[in-house]
Amino acid sequence: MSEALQRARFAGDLSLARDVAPAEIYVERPKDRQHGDWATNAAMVLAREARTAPRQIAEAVVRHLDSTGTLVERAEVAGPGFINFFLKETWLAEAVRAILNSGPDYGKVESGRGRRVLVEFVSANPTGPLNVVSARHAAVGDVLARVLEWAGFIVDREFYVNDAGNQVRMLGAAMDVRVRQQLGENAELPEGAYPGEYLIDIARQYLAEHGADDRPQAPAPWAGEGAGQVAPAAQPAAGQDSGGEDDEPAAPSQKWRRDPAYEAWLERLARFAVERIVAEQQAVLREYRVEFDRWFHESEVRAAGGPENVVERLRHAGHAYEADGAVWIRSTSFGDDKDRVLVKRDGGFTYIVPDVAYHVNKFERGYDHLINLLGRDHYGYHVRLKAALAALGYDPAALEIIYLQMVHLVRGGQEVRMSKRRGEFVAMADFLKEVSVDAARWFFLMRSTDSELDFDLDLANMQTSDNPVYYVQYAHARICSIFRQAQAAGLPVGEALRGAPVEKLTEEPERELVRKLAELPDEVELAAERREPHRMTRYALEVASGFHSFYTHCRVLGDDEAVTAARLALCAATRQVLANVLAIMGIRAPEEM
RNA sequence: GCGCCCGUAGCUCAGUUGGAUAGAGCAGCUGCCUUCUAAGCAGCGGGUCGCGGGUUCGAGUCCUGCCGGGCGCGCCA
Repeated sequence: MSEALQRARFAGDLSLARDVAPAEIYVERPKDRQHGDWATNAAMVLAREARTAPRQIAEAVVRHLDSTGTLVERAEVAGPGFINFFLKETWLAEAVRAILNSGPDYGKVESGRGRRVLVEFVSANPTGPLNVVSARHAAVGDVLARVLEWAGFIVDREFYVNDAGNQVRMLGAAMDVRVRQQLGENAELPEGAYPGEYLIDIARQYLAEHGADDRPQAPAPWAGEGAGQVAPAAQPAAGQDSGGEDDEPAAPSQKWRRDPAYEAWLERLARFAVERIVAEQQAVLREYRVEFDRWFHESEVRAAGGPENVVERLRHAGHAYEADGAVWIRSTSFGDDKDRVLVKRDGGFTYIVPDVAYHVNKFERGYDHLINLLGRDHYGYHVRLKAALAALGYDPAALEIIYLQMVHLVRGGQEVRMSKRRGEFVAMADFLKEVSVDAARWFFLMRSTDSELDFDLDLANMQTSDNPVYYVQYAHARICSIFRQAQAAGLPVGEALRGAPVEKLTEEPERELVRKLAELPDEVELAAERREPHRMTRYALEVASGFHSFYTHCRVLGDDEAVTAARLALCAATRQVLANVLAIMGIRAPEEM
C-alpha cells in the first residue's frame, strides 16, 4: 500500500520538479487521526529546490495525483504543506483478511533479503554460573535474533566460551584448592583465584569420578618460596562476560613458578570445571528459552593455530612490529588511538589475538554480517577489534557491536547490590526461581539497549494488575475465552471466519484496533533495521490496549449474526497478532489465566 | 584529562532518524461489573524535554558550550 502511495506521489511530482533524491522525503502515519492515514512531507522538502512555497507544491501534487486502483480515497493539503492521504474504508477489511490468511506468518517481511547474520551474545566466562546481567543479554540477543529472522535474515545464535588462557588456569588453581580441602588438607585460595562456593561441588564431583591419584605431590606453585618464572598478571576479570562483576579479586602479587606436572594437573581440573559450568549455563539458558546454534570454544580456535595465524598474517601485511620485547599491531593506522600488544613479553597472546582469530573464523563461515552484544564495561573494545580485522583485509563495517547498559535489581524500592565479594551475587538460576521466564524476558526487553535498566522484582512478580506482561497475556486469554463460548454456541470459528463480513467493523474502537494490527509488519521491519527489540514490548502493549478497549465497548457475541461474525474475525486477527508478537519475544500466549 | 552513553510528568521510561497540540505505565483523584475473564474500561490532575546559544518553514530530536549521572581508556580477560 505504501508502495502505491509512493508511485502515486512520484507520478504527481514528475510534472513539477525534476529528479529529487527522495532520501528526505517520507511517508508516515500521522499521530493525529485528523491528519489522515498517511502523510508525506514531500512538498516541504522540495520547496527550497523548486523555489516555490510548500503549500503551492503540495496543491499541485494533489491535483496530479492519480489514485485510481489504489486504496487512497482522497488527499488533502494541510498545515505548512503536509499532504495527508485518507484511505478508502475497504482497506480495514482487507487488513483483517490479510492477517487471517497469513496466520502465524503475519508480520514477516523480506527486508533482510536472506542475508546471513551471526548474533553472538552472553558469551559469559566459563568460570562461574551466569548472573542476572546475562539474563538481560540473553533476552535481548535472542529476541534481536528472532526479530531479524522475522525480517527475512538468516540468523545463527552463538555463544563464545573463553575456555583458554590465564583465567582458565586460575580456575584450575581454585579447583586445586577445593580438591585439597575436600581431602582434608589445609589449603588457601591463591590471590586472584575464584572464590565461588560452586567450585566446592565441582571439586567433589571430580574426586568422585577421577579420584586424586594423579595429583602431583609438589606443593602448589603459588605457595612455594623458590618462585622461578614471573607469572603473568592474573586477574581473572570479566572477559567477554556481560559485565556487572565489579568486585573481582585483585591480581596476585607473588611469583608463580611453572611446574609442568602441576600445570597439567591444573589443566585437567580446569577442563573438568569448565565442562560442568558450561553445562550448567546451557541448562539455565534452555530454561530461559534461549537456544544457541553453536557454543564456540576459544580452545577450538587455539587448537587450530588461529592466534599464530593472525599474528603471522599481520606481520606479513606489514601491520605488526616488535618493540620492548613484545609484538604490536599498528592499529593506529586503522583508527585506534594507540597501538596494541599482540604477543606479550612472556610469549603469551593478549586477549585480542584469539578473539580476532575467532572473528576471522566467523567471516570464513560465510556470514554477511556479524552482531556482537557486549556489556557497557567493554566499551571501546570494538575499535581495537575492527582495526585488527581491517588490517587483515576484512570489512570492519560488517561487524556491529551493540553495547548493553547496566542492570539494577530493585526490591522493596531498594537497589539490590550485585557483588560477588559481598556475597550478594545474584545467579541467574536463583533469579529465575523468583521471577517467571515470561516476566523476566519482558522486563529485560522493555528498555532500549542503551538505557540502564531497573528490574523491579516486586512488580515482575505481581500476578495481578500493574504488570505489563499479564496485561498483554490477559488480552490473549480473553480472546481464547470468547472463542470457547462461541464454539459452544455453534458460531463460526477458525477457517470459517475467513469469509466473515469484516466490512461490518465500523465502530471507532474496532477501526482503531485494526489499524494497530496492520502495523505489525512495519514494526518488525523497524525493530530489525534499528536493532531495537524493545519496540516489540511497546507494540504488544498497544495491541492489548486496543483490544481491551474494543472489548468493553463492543459486545462480540451479540444478536446480529453478521456483526458477531465480523467481530469474531477481528478477535481471531487480534489473537494472531498477539500470538505472533509474543512468539517473537519468546513469551507464552496463555489460553486462560 | 580524552572518548562514548544518558538527562523528558512525583517515579520508571517511550518518542517512527527534523514534523502538526510531547505520550504510556505506576502513584493520586472520579466513575463503570444482571450478559463474552474488572488481571479490564472511561475520565481528571500532573511538563521551562538538565541549562544557555546556534542551524530552519519547523528542534525533545541536529551543531556548540556548560551542569549532573554512568561507562571505557592495561603486555587483564
